Amino acid sequence: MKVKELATAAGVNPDTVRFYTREGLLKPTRNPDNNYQHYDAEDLRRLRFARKARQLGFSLVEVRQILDQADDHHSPCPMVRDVFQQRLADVEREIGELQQLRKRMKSALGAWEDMPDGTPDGRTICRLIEHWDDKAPAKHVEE
Amino acid sequence: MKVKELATAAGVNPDTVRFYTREGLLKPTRNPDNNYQHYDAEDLRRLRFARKARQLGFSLVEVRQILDQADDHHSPCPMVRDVFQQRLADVEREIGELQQLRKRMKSALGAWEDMPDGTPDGRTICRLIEHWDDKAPAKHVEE
DNA sequence: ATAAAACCTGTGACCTACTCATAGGTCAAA
DNA sequence: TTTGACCTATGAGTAGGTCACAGGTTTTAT
Repeated sequence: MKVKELATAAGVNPDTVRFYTREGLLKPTRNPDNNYQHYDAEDLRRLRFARKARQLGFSLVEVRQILDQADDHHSPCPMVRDVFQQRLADVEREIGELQQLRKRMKSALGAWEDMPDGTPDGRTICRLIEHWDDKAPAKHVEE
Repeated sequence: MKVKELATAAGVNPDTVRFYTREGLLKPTRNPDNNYQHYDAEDLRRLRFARKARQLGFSLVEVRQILDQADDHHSPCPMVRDVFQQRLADVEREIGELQQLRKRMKSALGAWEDMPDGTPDGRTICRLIEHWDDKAPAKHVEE
């Protein structure tokens, strides 16, 4: 398979295939005649695996570690379980933060309906946001 | 106020103050004696406004547009309302996707408890992820 | 046979929203 | 006066790709 064929088969951008190849997730052979990369069914499996893992929230580095461990015939699964647990916790925290945010946004929208737009006078840049009450400490910043 | 004073007053990193200044969100005057930037109360208001808007999901570009419009004595609020509605929709979509993801992660974790780790044999890189059932079409990609 | 379209290559820039590092200048307190 | 804390500008780094560029190759149509 050539780049675009592999990309199409996995439903990704050909540049993503090239990127993953540069990053060492895919290991195609090279055709010395034309210098093209040649991918086989194994690469397709790796690519699909990588996309699934990315959907699950694994980072590219983690995906590469898993693939590398698999190449060395070590079982990556204990590591996968660990990272996966961590990712699940992250997702749940993120959901909580977004729900907080949604709540605040909705209450702000409600409050804003009664407010005029107003032309900024150098003191009230935009009342809508200035009067936003910021009590919730759900920030990413301080982690 | 000097950089660190402003940063402390707003609870941000001094580098963020410098960054916002470079990006045109803050417009300090310069002390010709020592080449230091001088920020006033107006800058503090702008900075606080910017942080609030960022927390609400506005991009830096949008924040700058709002500030620029305010500087030109146009009311930015209709724009703010528009972008805000859009952001709320984004947040709600994102929450939905994450809840889907959490559901899938939890069911995968349950299924994995019964599965052995297994050493990869070149065909099953990691059963845990390969056997992940990927039916949910909640992707960011195709938007 | 040949010309155009569609592919391939590597490299590097771009995106967000900062944060950090570097090298050198300035200022306040001990 | 020296030390430490601050200031300056600039550039690089982060994640995960995506896109652009310039040039080589293969396929398809005429």
